[in-house]
Amino acid sequence: MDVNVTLDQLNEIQAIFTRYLEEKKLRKTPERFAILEEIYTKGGHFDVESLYINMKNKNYRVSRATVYNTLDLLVESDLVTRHQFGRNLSLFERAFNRKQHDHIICTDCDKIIEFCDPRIQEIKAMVEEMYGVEVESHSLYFYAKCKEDK
Amino acid sequence: MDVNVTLDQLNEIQAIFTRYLEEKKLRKTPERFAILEEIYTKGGHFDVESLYINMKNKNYRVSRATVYNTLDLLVESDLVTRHQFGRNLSLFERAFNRKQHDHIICTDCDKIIEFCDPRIQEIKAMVEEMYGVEVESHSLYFYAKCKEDK
DNA sequence: CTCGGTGCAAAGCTTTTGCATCCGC
DNA sequence: GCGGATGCAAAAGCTTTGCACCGAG
Repeated sequence: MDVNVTLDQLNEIQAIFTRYLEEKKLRKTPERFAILEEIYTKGGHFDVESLYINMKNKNYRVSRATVYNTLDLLVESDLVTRHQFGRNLSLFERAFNRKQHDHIICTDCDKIIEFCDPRIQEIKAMVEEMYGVEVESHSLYFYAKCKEDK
Repeated sequence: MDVNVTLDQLNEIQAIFTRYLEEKKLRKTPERFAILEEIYTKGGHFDVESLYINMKNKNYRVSRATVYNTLDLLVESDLVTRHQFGRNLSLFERAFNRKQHDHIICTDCDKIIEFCDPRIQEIKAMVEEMYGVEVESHSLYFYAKCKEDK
């Protein structure tokens, strides 16, 4: 699930981002691609600060502003997903080649479990029909205690 | 749904809060009950700042710190629900006597629609069984465009 | 009388913004 | 070379904390 991407996949992902930037007439700066690569060469959920620190530790010259800006672009281009797990903290995760899933968050240890359930799509369809809206995305979190917490 | 509470209901709610405070050996201060009453005499979703401003406008002497502190207690005692609709902003709503519901948020006009669907309980049950966890709460939001937006 | 709760202001944290500089195109 | 993008630092916005005072028990 958090398996590292292959070189081929990384190329594909970079191509998608390149296409997105060209469509939007945005510049293909080295920072943008460095951030994309940093995200895709390590898995899991991460916040802006740790991504920023990671890149700083590799002596990469980036600013927080650029990290925030680039994350917005990556979310826009569907390469990264943004989550609002807690108050005042956005967490992100890779979105390419990942099937739709939702999250269980342990309220004791903050561990995150991913799960899938087709019924969420049924609920979405019901909502669209019943309220005449067009659903763009959803977020579903279960806050739980994971008993086998060790 | 956002109908005002009756006096009887308000009494009942205050009694619940009183019981909660006594159980936890907390003091029954006038500020805490004033905040509770303010919340229950007006409906809908609200943020901390507007609640604070409302009370200030009524010449009630409260501080933001007390509002935050009291909201924590009210959430703890299940009289108020906290939502994380957007980044960096908690919204709250009354929880007493309201049946479980989730939310559709219009990404154009920020309008909030409430809906119920029993399938969310089925998903919850599945999650508990499949992952051996004990779900305490959940949050489900659909981000959508409400076409009949006028 | 005690000490938990309050108001106020300062501090904290994440995120955004302003501005001079840099560099993709 | 132009104008978008960047780095840096300052500012903004929500929330928490520190501290002296107040008042519930």
